[in-house]
Amino acid sequence: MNKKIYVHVADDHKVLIDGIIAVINTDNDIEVIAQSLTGKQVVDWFSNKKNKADVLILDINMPILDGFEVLRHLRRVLKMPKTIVLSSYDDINIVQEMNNLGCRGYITKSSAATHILKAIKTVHSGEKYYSDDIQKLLLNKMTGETIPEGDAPESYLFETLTERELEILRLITKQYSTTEIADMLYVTTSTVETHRKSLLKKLKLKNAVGLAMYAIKNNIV
Amino acid sequence: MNKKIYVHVADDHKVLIDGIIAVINTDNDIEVIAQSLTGKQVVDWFSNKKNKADVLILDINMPILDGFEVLRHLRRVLKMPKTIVLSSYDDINIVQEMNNLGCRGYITKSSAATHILKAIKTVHSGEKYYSDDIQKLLLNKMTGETIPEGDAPESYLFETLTERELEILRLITKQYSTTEIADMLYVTTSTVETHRKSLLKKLKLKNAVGLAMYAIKNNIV
DNA sequence: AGGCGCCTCCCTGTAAACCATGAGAAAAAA
DNA sequence: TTTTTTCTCATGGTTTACAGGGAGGCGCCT
Repeated sequence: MNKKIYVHVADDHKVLIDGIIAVINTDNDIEVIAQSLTGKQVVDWFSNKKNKADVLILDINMPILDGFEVLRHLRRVLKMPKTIVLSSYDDINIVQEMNNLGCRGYITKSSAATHILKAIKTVHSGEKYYSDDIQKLLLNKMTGETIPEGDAPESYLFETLTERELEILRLITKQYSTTEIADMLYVTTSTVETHRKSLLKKLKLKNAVGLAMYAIKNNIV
Repeated sequence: MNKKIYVHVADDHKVLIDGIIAVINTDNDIEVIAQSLTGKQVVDWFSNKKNKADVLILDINMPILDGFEVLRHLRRVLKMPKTIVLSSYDDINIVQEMNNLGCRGYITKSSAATHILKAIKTVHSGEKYYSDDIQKLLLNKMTGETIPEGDAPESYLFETLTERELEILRLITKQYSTTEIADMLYVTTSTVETHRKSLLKKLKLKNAVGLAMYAIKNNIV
């Protein structure tokens, strides 16, 4: 007798969540025990030790905290659930970034919904799962057929930014205030200010507007 | 004995389509008889006179032909199915545009999936259906109250900016402070602040960072 | 002549950004 | 294991941004 696989679904589109639940309900081995409409909800839910999920299905585009930041936080502070990223992007860089952040699977929204069931079971068993289109991307990357396209000759200063600084930079470009960012990342405003200051100093910029311009020009957002 | 309501679902995300089908399958009065991943598929399907659907559920963001163009084409050349727009935008202008193009309902992807069932039955009976958040938007439009937060800067607002506002917007993106801008333009800081305020208000942005992002995305800088 | 949009300027207040500095703890690198 | 980086937090102060009013002058249009 197998134990059920418990799943947490996070996406800012309720319609999609409901749809996924309906699909999952057709499978007796899996059960959705929680859902979130924002990244913050995800983090908060997992922060409560009473809550446990085997697998997290995570959208990238979410308000308050996006998928990247959710993973960073889960990984940093909490035990990571086995995570499947469900995204509309089929961008190799995003896939790799999410991979580095510890996700176990990646499927695009253009996949058939039944793939979700397979993905859940696969990552739950410990393996990784990537949908067909993503696998193609990975193959192309391997075989060297890389088309750099998107990435501009990034300014040299870019690399000197730490992960945390990048994270805060992204939130700044979303027009969040220091207080809001502090709340999201569960740190004090002092900390956020410190990071902001090093950003300004490192990049020799004058204010948050400069940070926003820099972020756009370097494809950070 | 009621006849079933036959539905055509169009969205570029297969996952979402599958989810909607799963939800619709819980209702015995409705059946999905076709689906499309692009706008062109929708038009092609309806072009074939053997194909008939009572209701079309239509996403706006689709490759090849988007939702707008689909409606324009269906209305011009073919008999219109009763159409429900399913979009992630909660923008009043888009709602009205779609309305003008003859759609009968509009629900956002943040609605619960069960609303789709209700929407289908409602528009099929001849009435119109709008999800709660859209109804709020319509109300606010009526009463003149501007919508708070939420929506991204839409490009059509661009033209409503005056020359002076554009000038100041450009200077803001160059990281100049209010005082500096005032000195450059030989006006007082109060004036610059006033312009800045109307920029924020007009574009529904939160702060100077938002202005910078807007400016870049709209090629003002 | 009156209405309208734009530009100008001011007030009051709160919130946030920015500046300088120091410093402990954890994580990564040597 | 030591060293260095990164992340964390704090104090205390100055400046600027943002919110929400009001208000006068000017040109344009009907």
